[in-house]
Amino acid sequence: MVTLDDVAREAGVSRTTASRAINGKLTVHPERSAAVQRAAEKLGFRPNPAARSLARGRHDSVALIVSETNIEGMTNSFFAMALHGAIREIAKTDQQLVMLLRANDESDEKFLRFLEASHVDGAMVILEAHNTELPRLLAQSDLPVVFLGRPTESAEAPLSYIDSDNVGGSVLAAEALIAAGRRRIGVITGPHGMGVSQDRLRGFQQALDAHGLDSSLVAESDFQTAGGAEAMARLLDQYPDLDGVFVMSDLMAAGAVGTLKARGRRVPEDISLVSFDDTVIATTLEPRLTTVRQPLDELGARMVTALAELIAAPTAGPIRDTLPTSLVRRDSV
Amino acid sequence: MVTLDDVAREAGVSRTTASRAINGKLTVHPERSAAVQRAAEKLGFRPNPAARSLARGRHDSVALIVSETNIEGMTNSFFAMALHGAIREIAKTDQQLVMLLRANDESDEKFLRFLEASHVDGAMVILEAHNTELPRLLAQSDLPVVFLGRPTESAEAPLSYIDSDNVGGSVLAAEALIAAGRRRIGVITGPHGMGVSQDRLRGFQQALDAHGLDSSLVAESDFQTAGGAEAMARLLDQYPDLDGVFVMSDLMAAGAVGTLKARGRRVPEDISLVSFDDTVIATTLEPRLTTVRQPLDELGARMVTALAELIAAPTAGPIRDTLPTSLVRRDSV
DNA sequence: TTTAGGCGAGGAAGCGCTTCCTTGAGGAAG
DNA sequence: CTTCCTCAAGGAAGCGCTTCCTCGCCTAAA
Repeated sequence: MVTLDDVAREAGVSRTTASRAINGKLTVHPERSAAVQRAAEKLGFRPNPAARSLARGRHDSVALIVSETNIEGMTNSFFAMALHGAIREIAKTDQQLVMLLRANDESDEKFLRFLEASHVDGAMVILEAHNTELPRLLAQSDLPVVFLGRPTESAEAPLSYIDSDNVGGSVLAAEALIAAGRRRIGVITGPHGMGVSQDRLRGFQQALDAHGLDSSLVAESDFQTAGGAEAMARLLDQYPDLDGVFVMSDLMAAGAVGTLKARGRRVPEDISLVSFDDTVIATTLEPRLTTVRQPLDELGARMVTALAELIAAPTAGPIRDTLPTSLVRRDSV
Repeated sequence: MVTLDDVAREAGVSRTTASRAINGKLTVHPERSAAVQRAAEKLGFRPNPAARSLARGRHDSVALIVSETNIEGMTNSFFAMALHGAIREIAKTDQQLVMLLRANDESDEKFLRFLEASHVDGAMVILEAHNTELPRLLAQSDLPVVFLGRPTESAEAPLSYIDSDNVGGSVLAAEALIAAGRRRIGVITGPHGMGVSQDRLRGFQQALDAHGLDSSLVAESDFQTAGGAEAMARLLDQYPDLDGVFVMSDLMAAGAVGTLKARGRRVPEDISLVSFDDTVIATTLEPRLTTVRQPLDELGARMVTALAELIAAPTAGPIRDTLPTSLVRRDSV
């Protein structure tokens, strides 16, 4: 293990100077600085993060909080893709990304304590279904936190989040349906309590209203396949003349398509369908789904940079960013 | 920030004693130990991991290496599920899991240096397609490393890995096909170079041979949907009398089912299909896939414990564990 | 009663780094 | 020529913890 002292000795300077040179401080003579760099390179020196953290009182590491219920859901690839973006972004910095589990049976205070004990500079949460109590919980902490996905408004605290443009994406979806000549368009939503559901419904209704269409054909569901199948059946029962449907997740769309087929409705001949997410399922299903793509990778990356900003300027107020979604046209419209 | 000194003062003992009590050392009087525990609890004391790491010369953190090419593949949910198991297991210890990116354009030496600079006690790699050079690379390091998935044998170094029972699972798959009365059974493999492909092919052929069936109807593919579709076509062209097929991933199965339908072969009436993985796709496809389930969650967890063992006893030789797979019966046989 | 031994507890050093504070040298101003 | 200031560099303290070493006490053996 090569330490800063070794480097200093090799370069013929004091440890102080070596430290300054390594950290790019400007109070060191260029020539010596170069010598230190050379020595460090030669010896393969890498600062010990623990020592650094201890001395600086900072940690240079951020947490990604994984809720136990959460990841058990089937939206895993959603999670993985966002994670990928985050990892890629964090690799550009000299920070570390540590994964933290929020166990189901853990009390709020205990988790908060645990989080603070983890000695990270900030935390990130990828919001998925069932994850709704976490924002409220983390708002109590004074640790900088960024969410991926808009938490449902709790006026209590100004939370920071990065989200995809769910409203815009839903407008896109609705307009694709309308452009295909559909006039009786229903929607299968996620839980009304979730921010995503609300935003997507808003966009959908906005677009339909703008075209003078009835935007009240809605069925609430749970983002899962079985739920989608069931909601589709409800919708069909209630509005037999349905000729288009916007489904708020690929997973639910898989269920919906099943119901549609079972009822003898052809997609897209008899009824058009647009879903949301653009996961693998969209391409393995038959027909392949026209779906709204979320820039998961970029969302993950932006989450990291936003957190960095938050850490740098904790008082600067919440960061709220929305990244554009896009429509991927396949065969279901 | 409450430190050990605070706790010591509160408990009326020296810092040394407090440290011993906290760490459960036995050379401290039970009564005092209790006092320390109480003080720590009262003050909400949490040892600073950086200080601890510095003093102990250990790091109490392990890395999960994510290869850039790797996670871009579509097997994301595979990754996420294993990750989940790992996180859950690591949460039981006082270690931290840090995510490390192996960038595509990064040279081997540079990555190795980076890895060592990360000051982790060990590393884990979830092996997926395209990931074949990483084992070779990490074998050069003297850092304890555990793979999820058997790396292709390179006699150079004795690598540790955890794997699911690919051979056994494939036997299960083949036998299900045979039990359904199929006699002309083909197989769509992953790249022959990969350990998984080899193991699964072995199990498959073993089972067929045992029943005196022709086990030479094999088509190599790439674990992806498009590849599966194409391989299925090849197989059908070559062996028109095919009545069963074992496909080594759900993703490829999606493609294969598409080809089968396009050629007017009904599943499972005309041809039975068993795949591997049991991902979401298996349930969203039509028909729902009979598939071999891997205990991804447990694999991830076991990977963590194996690494811990390796760190504790670096000289004890490689750890190689195989966890049982099971057949999930659905509608494609 | 003396001595050896064990045990619980504390002092102090030290892990590798950053940074405050001090010092010395050189140049500008008086 | 002296004084003041600036700048580069080093000494040393200290981040919070562990652990080696030492010390005092009590019990057991002689």
